[in-house]
Amino acid sequence: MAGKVSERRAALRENLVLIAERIIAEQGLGALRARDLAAEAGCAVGAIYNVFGDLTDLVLTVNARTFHRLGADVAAALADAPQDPVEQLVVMAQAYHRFAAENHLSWRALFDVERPAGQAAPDWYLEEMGHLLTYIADPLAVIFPGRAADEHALLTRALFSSVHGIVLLGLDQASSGVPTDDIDRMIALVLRQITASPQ
Amino acid sequence: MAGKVSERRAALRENLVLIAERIIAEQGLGALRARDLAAEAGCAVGAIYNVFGDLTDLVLTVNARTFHRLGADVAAALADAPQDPVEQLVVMAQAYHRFAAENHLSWRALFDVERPAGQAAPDWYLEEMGHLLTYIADPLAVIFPGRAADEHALLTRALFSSVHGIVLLGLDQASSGVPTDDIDRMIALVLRQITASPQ
DNA sequence: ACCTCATTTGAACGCGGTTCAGTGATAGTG
DNA sequence: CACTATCACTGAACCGCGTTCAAATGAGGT
Repeated sequence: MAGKVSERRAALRENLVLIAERIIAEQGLGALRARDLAAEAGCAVGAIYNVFGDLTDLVLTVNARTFHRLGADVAAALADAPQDPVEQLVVMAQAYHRFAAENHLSWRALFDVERPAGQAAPDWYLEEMGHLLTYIADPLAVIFPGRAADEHALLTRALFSSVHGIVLLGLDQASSGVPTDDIDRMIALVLRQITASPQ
Repeated sequence: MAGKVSERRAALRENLVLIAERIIAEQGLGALRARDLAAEAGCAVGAIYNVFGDLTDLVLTVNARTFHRLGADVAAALADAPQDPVEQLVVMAQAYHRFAAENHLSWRALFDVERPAGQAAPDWYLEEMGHLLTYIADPLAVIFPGRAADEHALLTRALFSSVHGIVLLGLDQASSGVPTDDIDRMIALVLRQITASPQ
C-alpha cells in the first residue's frame, strides 16, 4: 500500500479544516485552541503540526475556503442581477454585505488573522481578490467607457474599499449595531451616487 | 500628607500610558508585554493591576488618546480648509489618511484591541466618533440642504465608512501597498463623485 | 518472526497575562 | 517619638496556550 500514510494525513487535514471552520464560524477565531482541535479530531496535539506548519497555516486554509465561498456568492448574485450595470454593482455589494452578516465570525477571521509583518499575501488571496475586483471593474467599464485605465483601476479599488468599509463598520458592535437595512441603504446610496454620470 | 498614595498612583498611571503608547506606536499592539512595561516603568508587574484592571484597560486608555489626536488633526485640517464644502470633506478625509499613515500602528490598535463580545463601546469612543461625524455632517448639510434628517445621517456614516475602508485597505500590507497618492486620489474621486449634485 | 525506520504521541517547555500571600510603607494614636 | 493597624506594593507562582521532541508505535521489508 503506497499511499496509506498520505491518505491518513489527508483525511486528518480535511477533518481539522472542517472542525476549525466550525469553531471559527460559531465562536470566532479567538476561540480556536490546538488542544480542543486535537480532542475533536481524535488525534494528538502534535499531529496537527505534522499536517500544518502552525495554527496560522490552518486558519489561512480555512480563510481560503471562506474567501472562495464569498467570491462564489458575489458571482451568483451577479449572475442573477439585471442588465443595468449600476444595479449589478448594488446587487453584488449587497451580496457581500449579506455574506459578511451571515458568516460574521468567519468573515472577520479573514482580516483578524495575524500576518507576520512584511509577509506577502498568499496567492489564493490575491487571486480571489482579483476575481472580486474584476466583477466590479466590468460594470464600471460600461458605466464609464471613456476613462483611462489607471483611473479605472483606482475607481474599482475605491468602490470595493468603500463597500467593505460600510459593511465593516456597520456590522461592528462598537458602532452600536447599524440595522441591516441601513447598511444596504448606505451601499445603494454610495454606489448610485458615485456611478451617476457627471452632468 | 493626604494624597501621597494617589499621587504616586497617578504618576505611575501616566508613566505606564506613555510607555505603552510608545511601544504600540513603534512595535504595534502585539508587542505590548506586561513584564516589559513593568521593567521600563520601574515597578512590579502587579503594580500595573493596581492602576488598570487589565492590559486591555491600559490599551483602551492609549486608544482614547490616539483617537483624540486623530480628531484634533481632522479638526485642524477643517479649520485650514477652503470654504467649499466638498473641498472640506476631501481635506478632512486626507487628514484622516495622513494620520493613519503617520501613526499606522497606533491607528491599527484602535481597531485591533479585542473587545469582549457584546460589550458596549466606551463613552470616549462614541463621543469622539460623534465629533468626527459632525465634522462630516456640517459640510454635507450645505451640499444637500434638502435631504431628510435620517438620510442625512446615513450619508454621513456612509462617507466616513467609505473613507475608512479606502484608508484601511490602502494601508494594508496584504494589498501589496497602494501608493499614498493613489489613496488620496481614491478619496477625492469618491467624495467628489458622491457629492456631485444629481442632475 | 525480526529488524528498521518513519510516523505519531503527549508530556514537557517557554511565554505571557494575571493573582495573591508575604513584605514593607503609611498614617493615626498615645 | 514609639507603636501599631492598615493598606499598598512586590514578585514568585499559577494557569492557559502554542509549540516541540524524546519515546512509543506500527508498517514494510527480509
